[in-house]
Amino acid sequence: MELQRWLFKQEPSAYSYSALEKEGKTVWDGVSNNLALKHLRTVCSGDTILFYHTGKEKQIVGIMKAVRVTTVEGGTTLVEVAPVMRLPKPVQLSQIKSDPALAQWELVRISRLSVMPVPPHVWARIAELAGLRSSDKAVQLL
DNA sequence: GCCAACGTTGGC
DNA sequence: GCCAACGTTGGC
Repeated sequence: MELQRWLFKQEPSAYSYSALEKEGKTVWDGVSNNLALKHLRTVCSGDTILFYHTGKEKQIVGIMKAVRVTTVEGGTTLVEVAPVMRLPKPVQLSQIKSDPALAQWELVRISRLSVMPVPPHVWARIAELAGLRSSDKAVQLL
């Protein structure tokens, strides 16, 4: 299956990108919303994931990768993620909201959704705003 | 601290 | 099955 891109939200005081860097990897749990769970179950090993900090920060801070996806008894999907890189320039929610190319994205439309897909045109724009270079490993997935 | 936009619960 | 009351999330 073709690799996809996602955005996961987390309150950094609960679990931040720094915490993930320290730990090296983690299982992304605590998702209870139905639509978010539906998205989470669609994540495949190897997919690219943007890490968004909610609360005071309201910005995308880094890129992760799904390193292992397992389905346990009862149908629960466990998505294990590892850090790839911090964004050279974090992308603020305010930037995203004011960008016509991004205004229809779930991040803007459905503020409570914590797991959402990142369509290719959104990824391209975010990569641009984040100052990612085409030589960056994460961008080569384009 | 408030509130909008949801989701959940339980009585009917 | 409907809906009022309540809880939660996350931006403002």
